[in-house]
Amino acid sequence: MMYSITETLKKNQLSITDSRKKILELFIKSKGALAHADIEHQSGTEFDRVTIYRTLQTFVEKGIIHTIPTADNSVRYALCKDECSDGHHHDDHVHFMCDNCGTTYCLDNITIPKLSLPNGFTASQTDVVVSGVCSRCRL
Amino acid sequence: MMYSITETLKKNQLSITDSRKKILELFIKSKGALAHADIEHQSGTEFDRVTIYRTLQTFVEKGIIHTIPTADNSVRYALCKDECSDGHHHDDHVHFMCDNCGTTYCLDNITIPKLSLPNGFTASQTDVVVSGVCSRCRL
DNA sequence: AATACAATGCAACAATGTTGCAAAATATTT
DNA sequence: AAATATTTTGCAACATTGTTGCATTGTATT
Repeated sequence: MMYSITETLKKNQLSITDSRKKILELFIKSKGALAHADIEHQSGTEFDRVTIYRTLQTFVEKGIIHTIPTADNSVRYALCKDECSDGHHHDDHVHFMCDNCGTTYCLDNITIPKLSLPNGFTASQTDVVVSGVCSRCRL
Repeated sequence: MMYSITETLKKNQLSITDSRKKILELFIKSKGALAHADIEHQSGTEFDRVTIYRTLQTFVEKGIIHTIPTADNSVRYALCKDECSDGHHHDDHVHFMCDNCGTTYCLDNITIPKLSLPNGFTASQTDVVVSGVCSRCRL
C-alpha cells in the first residue's frame, strides 16, 4: 500500500511544509505510536516544540493521526486508518502497550466486542488498552 | 456497606492525618472518579498541592484507589473494591466517561470479555474506556 | 511525657502544554 | 514569474502539572 506524504497532506487541505512532511514521515516509519517527546528527539532541533504541538493537533483534527489512551496516562499518537476524516475517528480497535519496551501497537485486526451498558448509558466510543509483553520482548 | 475512613487507613498501616482523612472522604462521597484538580478545589486551601499528590500516590500504592485511563489522557482516580491490596490492583472493570458532564463511572458489574491477541503477545492488564452519555445527562 | 518516626508545607525546579505576535514560508492571483 | 494574500513557524512569555530536598510539624510508640 502506497502512502504518499505529500498526497496525504494535500488530500487534507494542508499546506506542504517541512515540519508536516517530517513528522508524518516519522509516523509512517514507526512501528508503534509516538509521544510528543519521541518526535522532539527524533527530529533533533529541527523544529520548535510549539510547532510539533500544533502539527500533532492539526493531524488529529484532520483525522491523520489519533490519540491513544494509555494505562499510565501518557499521551501518544498513531496513524489512523484511511476511514478517518475531519474530526471523525473510527478507531475502535485495540491498543497494546508493552510493559517492557514501552512500544504501543495498534491491533487493527482485533475487534472490540459489544458491551452491554447499564440502563440510560449510551456509548459513542470504546477504547481498549491492553498492557503486557509484546512478541518482540518475549523471545 | 460501612466504610470507615479511620479503619481503612489503619488497615493499610497508614498514620491517621487530616489530609488523608479528608481526601478519602471526598472519594467516598463522590459518585465518580476524581482528578487532582477536583480534590484541590474541593478541599480549598486546606492542604498543599504537594500533599495531595503524595496522598494520592500513597493511596494508589496501598490499593485504596486506582488510576483510570481516559480517552483524553487526563489522570483520574477512583476507589478500589475491597479485593485490591498493596500494589496489586484488580480493576479489570469498565470505566465510563460522560462526554457531557465529564463524570467518570466505574461500571463494576460489567466484565471485560476475553480478547485473543496476536501470537507472542501476552496480556497482564486490560482497560476498557467507554465514552458517551450517562444516564443522568440523557434525561 | 519523652522519644522515634512519618507526614506536611515550603521553595525550587522540571516537564508539559498554551497563547500572542512578528517574521518567514507557502499558496494564490494577476 | 512576480506580487499579494494566506498560513505556518519560531520566539517569548506564561499556565498547568508533577517532582524533589529539607526543615518543621504532627502522629505513633515506648
